Amino acid sequence: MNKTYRYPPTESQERSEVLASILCEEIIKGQLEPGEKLSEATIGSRFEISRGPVREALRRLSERGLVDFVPNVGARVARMSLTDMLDLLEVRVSLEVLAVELAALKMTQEQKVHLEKLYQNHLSMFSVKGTHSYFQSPEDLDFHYAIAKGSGNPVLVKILCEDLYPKLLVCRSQHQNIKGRGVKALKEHQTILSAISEGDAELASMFMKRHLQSARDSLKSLIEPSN
Amino acid sequence: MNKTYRYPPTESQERSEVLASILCEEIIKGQLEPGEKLSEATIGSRFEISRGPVREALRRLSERGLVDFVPNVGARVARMSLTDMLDLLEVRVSLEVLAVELAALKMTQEQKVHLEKLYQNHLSMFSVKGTHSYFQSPEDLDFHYAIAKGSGNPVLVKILCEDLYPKLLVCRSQHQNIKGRGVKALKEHQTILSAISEGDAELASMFMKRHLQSARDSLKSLIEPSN
DNA sequence: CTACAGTATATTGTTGACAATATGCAACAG
DNA sequence: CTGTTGCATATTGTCAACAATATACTGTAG
Repeated sequence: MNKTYRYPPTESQERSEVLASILCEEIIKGQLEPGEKLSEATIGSRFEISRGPVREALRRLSERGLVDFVPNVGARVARMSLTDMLDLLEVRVSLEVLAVELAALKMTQEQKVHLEKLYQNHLSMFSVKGTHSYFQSPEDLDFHYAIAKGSGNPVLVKILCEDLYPKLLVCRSQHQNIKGRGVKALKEHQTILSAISEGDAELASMFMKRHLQSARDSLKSLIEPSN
Repeated sequence: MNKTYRYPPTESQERSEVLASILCEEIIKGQLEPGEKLSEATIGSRFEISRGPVREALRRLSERGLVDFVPNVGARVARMSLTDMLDLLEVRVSLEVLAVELAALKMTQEQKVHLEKLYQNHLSMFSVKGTHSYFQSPEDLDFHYAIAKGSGNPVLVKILCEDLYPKLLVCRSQHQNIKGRGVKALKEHQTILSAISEGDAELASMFMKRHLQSARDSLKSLIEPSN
């Protein structure tokens, strides 16, 4: 039988992959304007690269919903409305409730320690930088990211981490007027954390549901002020 | 101001798009073997098309999880294990429970009528073709498809219809030994349907959860026979 | 002045050739 | 006979030119 050997695990890093993640970051950071045209030629010359890989990168971002793509017309940075954000959060609640249930049951000790460390970091960051600076920043998601991975369900991880979270970050950067909920959210993280570490799936899911639902509700009340 | 006119709404159908859906169908139908190599050149010559569009199609399928892609090596038809299927179904339960809740609240009269018709069709098909032939076929998903769309949440629709369902169909075609649950499942559809038409979100979600969870459980007991 | 038509320009879609990488085969050392 | 080494082959990654489509502009009719 023919053994095929592959010394470095093929860390291939093709150009289109690299480019896609660069563009993704720029979109999330808001360095690329919401409706901005993403011309293949322009991007290509900017990165001194041919149009082929650029095309692939754009198509990939399109599949992930970070870019609006129209055939024969081209790609533009996706424009996210507050309604889009609400829809996103609605799905997120369901999935993260599932994630935290599974995490409470299946997380390894290592993972739990990691989560605890994350929380401690956030706590200290918070006390240093003040109320609002942290919870509108991408780092807030680290906590939820760790829980998603702790679920041990690859399908769930993929949807949350590769699909929903990036889009959510784009939403946040496009609507910076929306403030995080500061101390309250951090305390909620604490309750979730302790429920997980005690392996109480039911309680953890309940806390998570409240945590995310209240975030969504506050956004909703902002969009429909009175009723 | 410059009016730009676009008579046919740009039904562009680029080759890569067409090819992707053809390959998708062939994978779902099992005409392409699970681990089979998908060579760009081979596919290209088969459809009398250049490698460029073929690449794009394969990348798209890779993003959707129907194809395993390794840089510098190429694409193969995704090989789905029963564990993959369990993970898939676990996420599906959460999302469809959400979908049916929303559907019960927000479906239009038209949509409800459509769903009713679907159910009637399934009923008659069922009485003609016998117990098992229907519920392992793709048509079973039509019912769930309609509910997903009835949720009115585009994010949810995309994940269910473009991500989860195709993969689920691939799983089914790769494990044809797994039988549907026949009459029982059809009756469950009926209970869900009536809960929706009465706008009872709570009841609908409960029935949906039982419906899908029992499907998953029967698969699970098949994978771990005794405990 | 406005609305439309036709043309010019720019951008995307596709192709075939070339470069880089991985796979398969054969010869060789132990 | 086993395992390794090097070369030949095949496949993927990238590029630059060409074709098809959409956008922008200009001129003309009303």
